[in-house]
This record gives sequence, structure tokens and C-alpha cells, in this order.
Amino acid sequence: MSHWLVKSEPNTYAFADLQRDGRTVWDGVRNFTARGNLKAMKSGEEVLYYHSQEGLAVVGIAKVVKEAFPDPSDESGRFVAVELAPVRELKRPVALAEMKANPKLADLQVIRQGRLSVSPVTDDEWAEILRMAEG
DNA sequence: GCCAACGTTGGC
DNA sequence: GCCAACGTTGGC
Repeated sequence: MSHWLVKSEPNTYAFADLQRDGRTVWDGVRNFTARGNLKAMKSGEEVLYYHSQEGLAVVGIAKVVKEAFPDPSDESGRFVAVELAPVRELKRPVALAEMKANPKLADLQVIRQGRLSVSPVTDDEWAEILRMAEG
């Protein structure tokens, strides 16, 4: 099972919106690296939910409930979407600044490549972020 | 609000 | 196929 991280601007679609909706189509990704990551997601895999622009923290865990399919918002047919459902809110948000300050997370892809909206998280990184959130 | 980083587009 | 120009993202 792989783990992932997705970014969303909370004033556009916050984790609370996902909790309210129950599930959502994760569309609008227009970056080929991110597309590759979306295509690699398998049902049931868990995803860290990061708030960009405002919050700047991982706030919750979601899971993949539908694997990659053509992005309904993309007329070119080149991009894909998945569906995500909420798992739970973290006990405590883990801020980007904390992750940057943690040597165990030095290779976290979202830190190394800040603009990537969908990125993989290794098992060790996943465990470390959850430890930071929940002890 | 600014600016750096970087991915995509399009002309050649 | 290269590369300059452009647009967008996202942290600060």
C-alpha cells in the first residue's frame, strides 16, 4: 500500500468540505507528474490532506475510493481524476514549517518540489507525520 | 502582494 | 527537438 499527499486550498475545498460531502471527485490536476501519481493510486490507499495558501498544514487523512478515470473537467482527455473520501481529522495539524524542520522528512517530496499538488509519501514519512500529529 | 520555482506551450 | 516566453502555484 502506498501513501500519498494531496494539496487543496481550504478556501476552495477544505478537509471539512470533504467530511461534509462524504466523498469527492479529485479533478482539475493539470500537471503530468501529479497525473502519474494519481494513476498510481489504488483503492483503499490513504492520503494526507494538506491545506495550501492558508493553514499550511496537514490536517486530515483521506482514502482513495475510486481509482483514476478520465477527468470530467478536462476537455483534452489527457488528465485523470480519482475519488477521495475522508478517513479522519488529525488530532493536531502538522505545519509545513514543522515538517521542514524535521530531518526525517527532509526528502518529503512536497517539500522538495513545492508546487506538486499530488505526491507520494514513504511509509517512514507517513509514520513520522502521524507521530507528530498524534504522538 | 511579491517573487521564486518550475511546468507547459509554441515558434523555430 | 530545443528553448524562450509565459502562466501558475504557493510560501513568505
